[in-house]
Order: sequence, then structure tokens, then C-alpha cells
Amino acid sequence: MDESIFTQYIQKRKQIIKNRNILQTTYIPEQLPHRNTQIDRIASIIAMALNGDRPSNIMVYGMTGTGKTAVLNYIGKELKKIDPEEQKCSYVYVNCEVVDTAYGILYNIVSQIMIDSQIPFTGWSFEKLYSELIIQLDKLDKVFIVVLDEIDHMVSKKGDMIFYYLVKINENLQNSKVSLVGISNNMKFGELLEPKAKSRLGEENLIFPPYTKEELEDILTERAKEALFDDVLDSSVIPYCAILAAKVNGDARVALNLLKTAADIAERNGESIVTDAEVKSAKNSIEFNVVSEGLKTLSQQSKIILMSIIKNVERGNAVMTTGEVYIMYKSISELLGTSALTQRRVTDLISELDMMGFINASIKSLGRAGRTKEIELSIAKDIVAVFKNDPIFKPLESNKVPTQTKLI
DNA sequence: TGTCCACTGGAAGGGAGGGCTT
DNA sequence: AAGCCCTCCCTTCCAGTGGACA
Repeated sequence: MDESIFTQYIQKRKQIIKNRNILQTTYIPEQLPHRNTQIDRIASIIAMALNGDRPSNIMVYGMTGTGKTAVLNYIGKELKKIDPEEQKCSYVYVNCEVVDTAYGILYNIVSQIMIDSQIPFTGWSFEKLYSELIIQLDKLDKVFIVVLDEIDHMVSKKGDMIFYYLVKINENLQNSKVSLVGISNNMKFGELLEPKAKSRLGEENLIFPPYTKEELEDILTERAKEALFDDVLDSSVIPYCAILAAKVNGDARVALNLLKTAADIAERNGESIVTDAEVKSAKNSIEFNVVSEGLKTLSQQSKIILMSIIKNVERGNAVMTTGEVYIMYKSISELLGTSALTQRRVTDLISELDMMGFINASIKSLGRAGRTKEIELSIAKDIVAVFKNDPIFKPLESNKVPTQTKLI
């Protein structure tokens, strides 16, 4: 083989990671360590679908990275093993964070069960789509296990009437049956529902506890065995990843991501083994990427609001009120030539930035000086620097942001 | 004890942009 | 072409609020 600029990288790679796919959080392994209790429980409920009966609806609770989605997808895979032609039972998975409207959820279910669905992704009335769903479900004459992941995303948006419709769908079906599995990160999800929908959706309830440090170690060890070459991990790497992830609510995704990124870094640097140093770098690099990627996806208006907060901080105003942010926001909007939103809308966007973790905002009463939000920036300096390079802020470089502090 | 500030956050509704139906 | 529906983003309106101050 001739020498090429790529030769060195090809030779350096191949040394640590055997199969990168196995370290992905979406990968479903043959065994899910420490989730047998949950798997058995769900399987015992769902099993009756294979006899043509309707299993109880199930609500699954647990924090992120506790294996809820993995367990349900594992069960879907196992169902397919025993009923490959899906003659008795079909598994339908919908992520409510991705598909976050009532119409969208129905549309998603219909398009999974129909081979060539002609239904438009918008345009029909909800009722019409619901009737069509019933017709299509009934035609197939079997039991459908419909998994609604991240179901808590639907409650706050006025879309929770979807649950009312889905929960009573069996009343409209002659041949088929539908069993629902809701997955929620939020333990209080049930309380937010109407009592009627709550009791019918949670005929069975299941809680996934966070993984302990030891359990995370087992999970990582299992995956590493398959995904990595032998003897490429320093003995402290897996415990270290496990400890870091255990601090984040025992999140297995965090643990896997750390291991994968650390292995990547070691490979890139041409190391023959992964050590704690790579895990440390992995931790920093993940944090940096998550935040800066998140910032990129903000709408233009949210970016301007965040910029207003940054400008306030740069002026030495580390803790500011909504009013102060709004004044700055108006000046920046003017300089950028974009039309400014109302303060009402801006308060909503500030709350969103807070929820996404880019800022910290808490309501504070200043007595006679009124009641407002106290806002602080909570992203690291190096990320702020990257954010400020966004092309939409180009005009700010040549213009000075005014120092006006009162609304006129 | 009542007042009053600077908002907060709910409700209702407008309108643009996606689409279907007749 | 006209009449609908759905979602998203936004505005307008307004009642509600915690606590310093008179």
C-alpha cells in the first residue's frame, strides 16, 4: 500500500474499538444487566397479547438512562422473535418528544401499521385521522402494543386529550385490541392527567430505579467485552466512568457515552490503552459538545435574548432582571435590524433558556421594587466565545451596544 | 396594615404556512 | 378557487403576587 496522508490514521485506528455501534446508546444488547425484574414483569403482562387478549396498559417511570426505552425495545425485539410475521401482535413505538402533537402521534401510529399510507402529515382533522386509525387497526385483527415514550412531553402542551382518545380506543374496535405502554421521566406525570385517564393508562405501574455504580460497571463491562479489543482498558477506566455516571442520576447513557468518547480519543491520539486521562477529556468534550450543539439549535430570537444576557454579564451585571434583559434585547434587535418581540413573549423564551440549562432564572420579589426573575448566565466562557461567533451577530462587531439602562 | 412596584403567567385569539376537500 | 383543518409563533389583555416601605 502506498503512503498517503491517511495511512497513519488508518493504522492508528483499529487498535481499540472493534465495533463502535455496540457502544451507541440506541444499541439493544442480547442481555440487559440488572433489568430482569422489570423485563419479567412487563413480559408477563404483555404475554397475553400472543393469545389474542388485551394486556393491561402499563405506565413505566424512571429517570433518563435507567433503561426504560432499552427494556421496551428489547421486549419488542423478543415479541418479533416469537411472532415473526406479526400475526398475533404488533409492536408500535412512538417517541412523543420527536412527534409532539396529538395529530402527530396518531399519524405516526397509522403510518407504522399501514404499508403504504396515503395520509397527509397535516391537513386532516384530528377526528378524521382517529376514525381512519380505528378502521386500519380493526382491519388487521390483532393486538397492538403501542409504546409512547417520553409521554410527559405531551401533558404540558394542550395535547393531553390524546390520552383520553387512546385510552378509550378499544371501545371502538371490533376485532383488534390496543394496549398502551407509557414511558415517563417524570414521576409526577400521572398527577398531571385527568383522574380517569390516569387510572386507565396506569392499570399497571412500574418504576425503574437509577443504576448504582456497581450496576453501571457491569453494564460497561458487558458492552466493552463486545465493542472493544481485549486489554485496551486500564483497570480504573470502567469504575471511573461508572462513578461519574452514578453522580448523574445513575444514567447508563452517560456512562456509555463516556466510555465511547474516551476510547475514541485514545484511538485518535494513537494510544494503545484507554486511561483515566482520556475519560477526563471525554467528560469535558461531551459537555462542550452538548452545550454548543444545543445553542446552535436555538431560534434566532432566543439567540438574541441569550446574547442580551451575555452583554449584561460583560457589563459587570452578573445577576439581572427580566426588564434589564429586555432593554438590552431591544437595543440589540435594533442593531441587527430584526423586529423585537413583546416582553410577554420574551419572558417565555427566557423560561425556555432556563429549562434548557443555559441560564439560571428564579423569581424574586424586590418588595416595592416589584417582582421579577433574577437571571444568571450558566454556560462556560469558552462556549460563550463560540456562541458569539455566530454569523447572526456579525453586525454587532462594528456597532457599539448602547449603555442605555432604562426603557424610554 | 395597606400600597404599590415590576413583573409573572394564563387565556384568547390572530395570522402565516403547511396541507386536504369539494 | 374557496373553504377547511392543524401547528407554530406571536400579541394583547389582565388578574395575581411577594415583600419592602410608608
